[in-house]
Amino acid sequence: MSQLLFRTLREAPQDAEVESHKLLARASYIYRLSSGVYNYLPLGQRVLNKINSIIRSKLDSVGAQEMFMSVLQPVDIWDESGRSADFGALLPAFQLEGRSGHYVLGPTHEEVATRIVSTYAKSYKDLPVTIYQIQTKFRDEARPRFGLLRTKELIMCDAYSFDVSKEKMVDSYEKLRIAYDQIFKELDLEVTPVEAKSGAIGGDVNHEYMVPSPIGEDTFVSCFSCGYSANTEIAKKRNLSQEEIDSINKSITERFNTLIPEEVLTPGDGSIEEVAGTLNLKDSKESFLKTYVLKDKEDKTKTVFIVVNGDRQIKVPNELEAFEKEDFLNSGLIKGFVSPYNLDPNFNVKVICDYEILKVPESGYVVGANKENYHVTNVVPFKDFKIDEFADVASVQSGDSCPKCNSSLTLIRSVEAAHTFQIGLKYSNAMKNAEFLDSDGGTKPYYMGCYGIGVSRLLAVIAEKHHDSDGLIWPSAVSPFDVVIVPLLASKDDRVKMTANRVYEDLSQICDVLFDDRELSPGVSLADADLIGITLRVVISPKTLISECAEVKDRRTGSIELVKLEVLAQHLSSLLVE
RNA sequence: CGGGGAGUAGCGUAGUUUGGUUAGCGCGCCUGCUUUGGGAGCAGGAGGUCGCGGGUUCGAAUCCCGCUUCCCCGACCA
Repeated sequence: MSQLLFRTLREAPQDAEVESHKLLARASYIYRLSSGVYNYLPLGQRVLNKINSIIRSKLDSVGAQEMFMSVLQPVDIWDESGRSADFGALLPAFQLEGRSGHYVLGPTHEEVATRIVSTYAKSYKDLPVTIYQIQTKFRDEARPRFGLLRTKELIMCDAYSFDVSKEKMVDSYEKLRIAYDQIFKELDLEVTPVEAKSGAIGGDVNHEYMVPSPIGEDTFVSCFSCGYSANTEIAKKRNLSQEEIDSINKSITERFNTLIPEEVLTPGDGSIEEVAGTLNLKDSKESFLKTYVLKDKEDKTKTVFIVVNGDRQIKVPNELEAFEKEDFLNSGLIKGFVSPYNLDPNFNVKVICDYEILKVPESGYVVGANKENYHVTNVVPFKDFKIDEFADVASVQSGDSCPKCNSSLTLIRSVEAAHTFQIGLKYSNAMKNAEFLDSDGGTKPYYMGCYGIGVSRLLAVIAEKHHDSDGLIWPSAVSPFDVVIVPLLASKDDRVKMTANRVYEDLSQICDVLFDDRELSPGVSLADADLIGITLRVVISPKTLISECAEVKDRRTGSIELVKLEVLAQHLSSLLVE
């Protein structure tokens, strides 16, 4: 330990905000070189190695083959797959000085993997094949966050499966799912696979592996009764049938027939925040209706309003895109004050409303007046404006109804630890030669799957889940060492010194041992051991030697017991397999 | 990219409003002695272009201008 490159800090560096970051920095696991760029010190590297070996053994066990792809990638292959545009600024291409080619630092490796497999697996007899690697990825994140949680450089394990058909692709996906479950189980992390957005990777079916945590950047909905779970970005709510809508229509029209809409002065930019402030309704944003103005991507003259409650986000349907400044000018709509109320009847627009707006508040809704600096209160759907269509266009909130079983949904904040995709043909169709000869002699494209685990992020997630006020508490599977030996008063007591040395030699035969040979005062040694968080701590001191014992502390439970030296090794082994 | 905050020794900080000795303190580090089961005591010591550049001034950590880095909120985020 006197030779280990580390130094514990009593105080966390000022730039560390979340607990995992503070502890990993205080205990010398990681070193920040610049924003979003971390270096792994010897202790951190040991944990990474443990995580990696778990991942390797589980992926190998389902037949995946490890390889190592290049960080440097020619931008051509990104043009070939058509993803240069999808990634945009996250993928900054550059030129090497004095050379002509353009390169990127790989943020992910679908293109490279496809290129390689399409070179070597040309026959259906070569399939299925799944390759993976553990490697550093580069992404120019606009805002790195929370220590290791969101970084510009990250270590990732990415796997790619290639199959002859959609069915086989699903089989491969299943296999990897099983491997993933085992990996997270061994890492002592409770993950929930949730339906998610496939984003720039592509494909249809995909799952994020979520670890619930208050520092998470994602939120997913979960139904405790049927198990439905999905990222809020794509989570569905229960849709109402036409009969239900009709009956609600009837009842609200009756219920609110005396309510008269009233124009109110709301100067400003028309944002919900501001208008709610003016009308003193800050705590009831749900009594506003927000109208988003969109146009059809194909036919840009088609205008669509999407209306949702003021406290919800909109889910933009794929075929639509937002109005821009000049669209507002051309249409005569006033940004910030648009609504379906009091529209020019000749104005051609399709009004799509979210189902949730049918839960009309007592005094109706506040909506834009289609007039600068004015809103309208007491507005009731159906009665006061026409609706062309209902759809699930608003974000989900806690308490909404489950789309599968109708019970109540719960929102859970979480960290995305892994993401798997059934990509299908996206890359094999786009890229040259990404095909094989089938048994019938025909040429077919590969059905692909893609699977990523954020390894460096896991370091933070595990630390976040496993710590107490004294420091880190590593699950034994990833602890940088299995055991730390802390001799107390060794400088004064030769017997302690000799015994500790002997115990160190003995234990080294059966597990990874860290030996605190620093001869510091007892408080420091003990506090450091707790902070670093090695699963088991063995203290040898004059006191314990009186009874020929060592003191064993299990950092996970906090339990402390005296164990006879002659059975120490055996005792520790049994604790480690737990 | 928009908004907010911050850069003083390895880490944490005082001093900046109101310019004025040699920039102070705690932790850590080095030497020596004493101590020793939960971050020891005494004595001595090393370590700073006060983020960078310019300006104002007899004099700048402190005032002014520009730049830069880092953190937080948001936008974005395979």
